[in-house]
Parts: sequence; structure tokens; C-alpha cells
Amino acid sequence: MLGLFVCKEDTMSRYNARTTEPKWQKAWDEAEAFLAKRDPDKPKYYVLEMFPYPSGRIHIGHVRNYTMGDVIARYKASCGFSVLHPMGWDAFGMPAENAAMAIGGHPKEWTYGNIAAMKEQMKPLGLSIDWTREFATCDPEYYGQQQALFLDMLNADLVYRKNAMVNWDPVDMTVLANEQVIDGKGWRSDAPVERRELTQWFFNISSMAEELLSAIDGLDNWPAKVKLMQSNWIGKSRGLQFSFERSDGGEAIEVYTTRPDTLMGASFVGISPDHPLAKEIEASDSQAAEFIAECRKGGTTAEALETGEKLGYDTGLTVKHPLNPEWELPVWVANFILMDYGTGAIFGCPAHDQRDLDFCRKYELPVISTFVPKDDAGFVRPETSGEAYVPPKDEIVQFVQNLEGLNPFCTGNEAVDHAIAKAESEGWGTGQTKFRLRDWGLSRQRYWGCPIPVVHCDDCGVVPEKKENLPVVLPDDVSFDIPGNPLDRHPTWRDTPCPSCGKPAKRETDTMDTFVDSSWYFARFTSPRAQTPTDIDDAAYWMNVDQYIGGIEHAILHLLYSRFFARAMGKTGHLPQGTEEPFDALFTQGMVTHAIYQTRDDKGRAVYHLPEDVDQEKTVLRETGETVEVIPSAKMSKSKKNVVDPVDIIDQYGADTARWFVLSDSPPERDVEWTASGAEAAWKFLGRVWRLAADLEDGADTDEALERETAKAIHEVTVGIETFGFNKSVAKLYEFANAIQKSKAGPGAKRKAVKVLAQLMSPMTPHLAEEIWAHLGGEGLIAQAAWPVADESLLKEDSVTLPIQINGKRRSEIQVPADLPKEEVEKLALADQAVIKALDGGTPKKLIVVPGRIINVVI
RNA sequence: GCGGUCGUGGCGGAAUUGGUAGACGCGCAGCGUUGAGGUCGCUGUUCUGUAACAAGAGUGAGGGUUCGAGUCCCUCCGACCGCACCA
Repeated sequence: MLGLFVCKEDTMSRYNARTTEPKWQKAWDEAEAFLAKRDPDKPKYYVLEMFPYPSGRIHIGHVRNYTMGDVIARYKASCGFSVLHPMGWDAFGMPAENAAMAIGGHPKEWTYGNIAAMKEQMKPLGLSIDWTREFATCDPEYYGQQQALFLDMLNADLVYRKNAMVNWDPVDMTVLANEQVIDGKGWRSDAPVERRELTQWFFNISSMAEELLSAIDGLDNWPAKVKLMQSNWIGKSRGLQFSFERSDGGEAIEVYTTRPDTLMGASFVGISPDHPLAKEIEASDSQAAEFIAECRKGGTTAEALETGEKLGYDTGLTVKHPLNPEWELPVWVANFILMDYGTGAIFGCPAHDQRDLDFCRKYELPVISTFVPKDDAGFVRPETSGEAYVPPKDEIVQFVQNLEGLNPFCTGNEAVDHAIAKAESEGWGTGQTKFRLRDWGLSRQRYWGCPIPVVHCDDCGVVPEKKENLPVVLPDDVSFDIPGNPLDRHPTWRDTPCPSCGKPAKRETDTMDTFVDSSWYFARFTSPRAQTPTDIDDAAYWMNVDQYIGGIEHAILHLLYSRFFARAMGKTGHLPQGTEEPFDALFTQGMVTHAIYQTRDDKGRAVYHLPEDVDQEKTVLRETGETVEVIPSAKMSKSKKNVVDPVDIIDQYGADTARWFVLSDSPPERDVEWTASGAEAAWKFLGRVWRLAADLEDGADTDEALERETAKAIHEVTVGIETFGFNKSVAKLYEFANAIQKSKAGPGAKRKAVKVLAQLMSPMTPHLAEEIWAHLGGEGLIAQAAWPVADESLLKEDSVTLPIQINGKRRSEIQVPADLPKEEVEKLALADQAVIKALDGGTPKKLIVVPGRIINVVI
């Protein structure tokens, strides 16, 4: 690699990124080219990439993300917009505490050290960022304003306290994040995790469920799949809520079902292990207690609950079927029923729910079909097949166990409506709309987060901290040698007078979920030094974010929480009207992947190898000649040795090459595979473009063909950028550069074309573009030059080639004037040799002419 | 388990959104430049087939709608992502 590097700089005529790039970065700084200014004469444009977590090193994925944002920012600036393109750090979170535990030191030092290091790595990319607006969420100036927001939200009833389950490590005596639970065990202690109930703070996001759902429709510039995922996450459903009377006269069991039409197929009533009734039984029945304790082992994730083995315990209680008091159903405690959804109790209908069927098979409970396919010939019923029958709700089926008064041939939806209407008219149940969306638990039993600004007083209860006492700053003198939250054992920080009565009281030691930090940072960027969370005038000018760019992994939580916060900030006076949906357009970009090279050791285990240790052509290890297995397009991971470090790439080729590469090949929403040969190709191309410009003479000559190429290039590259088709813009730029190179035009015409080429490339490879611009005598900085405009008249072609299909297969083609009437085209088509031959004297059955596109002769 | 996405040459991918499949790049082959290698320049490159044409096949598999399907619908196979305390 080093040897190659020498070659890459040695020739005088070569473009030297190493000296050129810092030169132009300095020029931009001096010109304050990227300072965001409120300019009443210009339209504004706010482009934002999801801010990074300061892990310590930038990742090639960051390069891709920020390069895309930078292309948009630079492009919009040259189109005359006043651009806001800020950068900050999502700086609270567990890794800082983990580092403190693993290697000592303080989370604060670790975090700020990482921020400095990452900024150092990011700067050479030449991003058009307004660094004067930079902040980290762990700055007291930021989280203090977040505490002020919290207090206002508390005042507006958007925050409240209730009990909820957490993962509890019984050995380390600490709360665990889902990530820290591995196969149901604590990651450090290896002890089986338990679920434990704690009183925690919640944002009342479910109160906005209906609005958060209906507003999705208006998000025209969001990816359809993100909107669909959000809709499903909010999960609106219509169903029936009713009670099962207990045979022993105890408190009735309230259930909620979206399929009340299958009530005649009920075979048991199931309750969650966390249901109040389960707790009641637990107290008196030791076997039940044992079972419930078993259920509480393992994590709290939906995935763990739903993929685990379905277990149940027969409580011995029975309930009466609402439509037939003689019919008694057993009550089971079942581990797959979530307390958080509906009422925490269900009735099981095994014929039409796979989970219920598995459960009933296991515990030998009856299976009763309530409906079968409309035409049930050959249908094997769930009673005997082991497969539940779950057709779409809009499909017509035949009911065999129906509620009185229902047409046996109807859709699931009709049957549900009928069941609800019947229950309501008979008075034993009510139709209800429910959401899957749960309130957002924001309490974290950890140090490195934003302190929740409340005080617990024995006399006054939970008391909000006074705003003038904000920020409630994290104490620095903490240690991480034992697990748990150091704030809990920090008496001088924890002990504080009650803001209300002044008596000794204790601070809340829980801190906020880091998702809170990232739910409003976009608003803070509009006025990052304001003494209030936002400055309403600045927010009014800059909001909304015109283009937001980030990973698909944030499709649900971060975006939903931000949508909630924008509304909450509107209600508490921190954002102006019209910012309820803070992100006008969203783009979710794919990952940068890289091949994994692996061999096997004697025991058959995988051994991974660095790309530079592998002979790429023969796919063998350079040292031993051993054959290497290549796994393409894998997510980068240190342990798999397939990580590409952007710093190395920039050192070797320069930032422009890295930027050009991550935009090439793959569409931005898809993954792109990093390959050494691809990076090399990008580097070679940039060198070729430089040579194209380097030895051009001037001249007064013109060339129409080249002008046409130029107009087409402007048009297509612009469309590519506007539609996030960066790979297509890149392909067009290759074509345009090739066309210039091969053109026989004189130096004057070529010079004009190369200047446009530099402009079109400037959002992607800004340093090279500046160098060419300066070399060709362009005025000022290309970063501040106006975007070129295509000459419309040159875009139109005089004649077009129309392919002729015969019976749908391409057989010939004709050249016709672009504006030739359809009838004339038909005549020309019928006169084509291939058509005459195929017709063999007959007439075509049909002749289809799609103007400007295609001709199809049907014989 | 629930929800979502994707599948096109040797490889990454393009296809004006139902209208010439394979743009552009990599790789490979040949030629030129060079003392040689690299660089650089030119030409070719879906597969079968042919001396070359011709001709045929072809977008994970199977079926359907249509004058026309990579694109729309159904079934199947495979890969990937999310699931509320990772950021």
C-alpha cells in the first residue's frame, strides 16, 4: 500500500489531493462560505443528517451519510438558498459508562475526547457545515434547556409517573438495557435476568396516537416504507371489550379482542403473568407462584416473549361464556400475553390464531373452527391440521359457528362489525379503538444522561425543580467501580432542599433516555445559544427541516419521538405553528458493506483476515497460499476484520475520492459495497478529470454537439441530485467526461464544457472542482457560484429512433422526426422491411404506436 | 411470533415507473504507449450459437393479467432489517 502511495503523488501533472484539499478548506473558512444566515431576501433550506454518537472514530457509514447531506447543502446553496447545515453530537449513552467501567476514567472525558477526535477526522472531508452551531447533548447548556422543556411538559400533563417492568440483574443489582440481556442472562454477571417493577416517568405519547397516525398521510416526501412502519407501530385497531364473569363470583376478567366474531371458537381465557388476577393467585397458590416467577425470568422484549416456548398454567378458575352461561372456559396464565397491550387478558381461539393453536395442542384444550373457506372443498380444518386458518379480514368466508343473526357468507370485517353491534345492543360489551403504541418510558437508572429535574419530598411528594435552578448539572465526582447508578450513592448531589417547602429532600436520580436528547436537537440548531430551548423567531425562519437524512434503523422510534416532541414543543410555546411535522422530507440511506475473508481452523471455526492480507485475484492468503472464502456485502464489524477506516482512505486518496465512491454505484437507499478496486477507479477518474482541465488552451471556437452534451449533462445531473439518484448523477458525469475527452471540438468549446463539468461535480468533489475552477479562471469560489442552467432548446432531439416490435418482440427500428404525427409513423412502420416480411401480405390485427417510445405490430 | 424490504451478466448496479433489459463502473480479453510492470489511450465483453452474420434464450422458481411485464397480481424459494432500556 505504501509503495502505491508514492506512485500516486510523484508526477507533476497529477492532481494532488493532499495539498489541494486543505487549501480549499481554508479558503471556504476564510470566506465564511457555510455560515448560516437569516436572509430575508432568500428562500431558506435546512438540511440535516442524523447527528452521530461520539464513539471515537468516524465510520465509512458516516462518510456516506454526511456526503449525501453535503451534496444537497452545496447544491441548494448554489441554487440561491440560504442554507442551514449544522452538526452536533448525540453524546449521552451507555458506551461512555461502559468505557469508564472497562478502562477507568470518566464518561465526560471519554465523550469529549471522542468528540474532539471525530471532529478531527471529519474536518478533512470538506463538508459545508456551519461549525459555529455545533453542540453536544451532554453540554449543560443543552441538557439544561431540555430540563426546562421537561418541566413545561410536566405542567402540560405530557409527562407522568407509573409502574413498569425493567430487566433486573439479581447479581449486579442493577437495571439492564435490552442490549445487555444476552440469551436471557446479564451480560456481565451471566445471571438469569428477572423482570422487576419500578416507578418510572412516561411521556404521554399515546394521547397523540390518533394524530400521529393520521398526520402520516401528509408526509408526502417520506419513504412509503417508513410511513407504513410507523402506521403499523402505532397500530390502530377496532375491537370489542367485554368481561367474562367468573364462575366463583370473583372480579370479572376484562378482555379486548379484534376478532369478536370468533367468540364461538373460544377455548380458554388467558391472562398475562403480570395481570392483577395473576398476582392475586400467586399469593395463595404456590405452584402458580412458581410458574409466574419462571415467566418473570428472561427479558422484557416482545421478541423474547413471542418467540419463546408458549407456557401456561391452569389456575383452576373458570369463567362463563358471555353468550351461553352454561359454557365454562378455563382460565390460564400464559407467558406470551403482554400486559401492555389491551387489558392484559385475552380469550384464546385456537382455530384462527397460530399461537393459541400451539398453546391448545400443548395443553390439550379444544379447537373449534368458527369459519372455513367460502368453498371448503378439500379444506383441512385446524382441529386436525395443526395450522390455524387466518385469512385476510376482507376475504369472504363461510361461518359455521356464527353469532346469531350473521349472514354465514361474509368477510371478517363484516362479522366483526356484526359482533360489536350485537354486543352493544345486548349490553355485554363495547366497541373500542385501541392503539398498539405504548407510552414512552423515559427513566433510565444510569449516570450518563440528562438528570430528570424533580425532587422527592416526604411532605410535598414529587416537586419540579425551579427553572432558575436549572441546569441540574451532573456531578463530576463519581466512580464506576461497582455496577448501578452512581447518582444513587452520591449524597451531596442527591440531597437537596425541597423547592416547595425547603425541607431536606432527595433529587430524582434517574436520568432521561437518550432518545429525548435526539427528539428536539433539530430545533435547537436553529438557535443553539439561546437562553431558552429555542428562539421562536429563529425557529420560525429555519424550521422545518427541509431534508432529513439518516439510517433506516431509526425509521420508527427516533422519528416518532421527534414528531411527538415537535407537537409537545408547539403546545408549550417552544415552536411556532406549522412545525408539528418537523421533517418535510426524509431520506433513509443504506449501509456501506465490505466483503469478509475467512478461512477455517482445525476445529472448523471461522478465522477472519484483513483485506490487505488476501490476494484479491486468486483469493488466497498472501502468506500461506491458503484458499480464502469470500462473503460479499457484509455489515462492517471489527471482529470480522472487514472495517474500512475513512481516515486511511482520505490519507491514501483524498476526501474527494472517498466522497465520489460512496455516491457511486448503488442507489443511496441501498447498501453499497466498499471495494478497493472501486475506490481506485474513483481516484483514477478524478485524475482523468483533472488532466482534462489541466492542459486546455483557451479559444473562441464553439461546438454544437458538445453544447448538446453539456445541456443533457446539466439536466440529468440536476434531476439526479433532486431525486436522490446520486449514483445516476455520477454515471452521467462519467458519460459527460468521456464525451468531452472524445470530442473533436476545439479548446474553447472544451473549456466551456469542462467548466460546467467542474460545477456539476462540485457538490460531490468540491476540492477538485475548486481547483479546476481556479485553473480555468472561474470567478470567485465555485462553492458560491450559481448552479448552471441547461439550454432547453438543446435538450430536444430532432429525430427519434423507434423500436418496432412484432408480437411484443423487438424486430426492427426506424428513425422518424420527433414530431411526426401518429398516422405517419404507422405508415412508416408498415413500410419497414421486417414488418412486410412478417405480415407476408396480410394485415396486422392491431397496430400500437406509443409516440416517442415504441411501435408494436400484432399479427 | 409480529412488522418491513430485497432478489437483473463474472461483480456493483441502470431501466424515463407498463414500452429497445444490461446505462455507468469494476473485472476480463485484445491492441497501442512503455526497457519491463504499473499508469495512460483505443477496441470488445448477457448467455447459447456462428468464421462472421442469422437465429434462439434470458431479470430467484412457477403461474396469471396485458398488444407489451424486471416493473402489476397469486403461490413458492432465498437473503436481510426492526420489535419499544443500543445509538
